[in-house]
Amino acid sequence: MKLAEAKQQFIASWGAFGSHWGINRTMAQIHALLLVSADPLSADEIMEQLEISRGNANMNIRELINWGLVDRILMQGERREFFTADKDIWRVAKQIVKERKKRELEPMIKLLDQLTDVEGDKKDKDVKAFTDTMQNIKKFGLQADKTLDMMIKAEENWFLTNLMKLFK
Amino acid sequence: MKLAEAKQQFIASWGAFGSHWGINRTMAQIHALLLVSADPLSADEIMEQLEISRGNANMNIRELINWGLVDRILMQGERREFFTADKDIWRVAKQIVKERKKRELEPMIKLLDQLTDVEGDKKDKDVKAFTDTMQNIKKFGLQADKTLDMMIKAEENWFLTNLMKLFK
DNA sequence: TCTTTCTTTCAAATATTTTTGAAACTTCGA
DNA sequence: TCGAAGTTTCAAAAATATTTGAAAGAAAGA
Repeated sequence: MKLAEAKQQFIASWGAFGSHWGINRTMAQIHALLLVSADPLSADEIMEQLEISRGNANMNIRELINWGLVDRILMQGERREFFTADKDIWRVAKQIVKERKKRELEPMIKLLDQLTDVEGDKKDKDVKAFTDTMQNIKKFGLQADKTLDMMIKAEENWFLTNLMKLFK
Repeated sequence: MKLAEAKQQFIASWGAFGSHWGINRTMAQIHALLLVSADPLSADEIMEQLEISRGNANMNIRELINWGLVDRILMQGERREFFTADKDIWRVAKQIVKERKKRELEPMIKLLDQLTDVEGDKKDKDVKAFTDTMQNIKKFGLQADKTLDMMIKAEENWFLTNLMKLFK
């Protein structure tokens, strides 16, 4: 397979993949493009390669920077900004976990806290079904939260090597 | 807080939460409703409580059944079908991981396999950037695949207890 | 077989999300 | 301060995804 074709296919697939994960297609495609580019790219190069508008490129690049997945690079002698993505997938995964934990898991746990005690007879089966489920989810959420924290802190090899040993 | 109000809030939040995870809002809301209902519900009860159409209810219930998150129940003396959700969140999480692994991670790994060798000079920096990234992602994907397999097989306490010990 | 009750389907309508592109804004050197 | 080069914004348009509801289909009892 030719390089250009392989790149195209990777970008398209990464885009589709991302869209199942709450990340929009263009954002995932820009990320994919930067992942497979040897050098940093300018906004114009990104626009051209993905055939997207300036506004769209700008918006999604900014969002990728917010997520900590892309960095702005200033090249000497260049007025324009260039962009680059961290190529280390383990760091990328940790970064995504960190952000989603903050944006989704933590608010959910906070909500469950508020919902765990409802008025009414604790023996009523409807009250019981509700509070049981809330406690169950909260317990699970707290465990997940801790586990992810540790994953974020862990070093790549140390984490994986030990996890593998544990499960062999 | 009153039970009805708490239920409403949980359903709304679970729906919003789900939509960040590639699950549509209604599907997540039906799941939430079944999670907090003491008894199985009929399609009509679901339609009424969530104020959605018959077609919408039917489609999303079917999808939840496909995902293995909801079961069809036949009640004696009742012509209609009833539906119930597994209340054990650990099992729910395992089920979701299992499905998404099959639907998303495995096809991605298969694709990366095809993309790892491209024609051209291995020393060319563009070729190198591409193949390095592909190998990196594939390696990560395979490790994630194994880890998730083990999680799926693991028993709740055993898994978490050991993971906690490992990280202390 | 016929009727009733319940379930499924799917084309059209609605709602939501994403994208465009032109105008406003910013930065920087002359 | 001005103008050129680049960046950001955002309302309107386009693309996608979801929902509706009516019609068709299935199952079961009379």
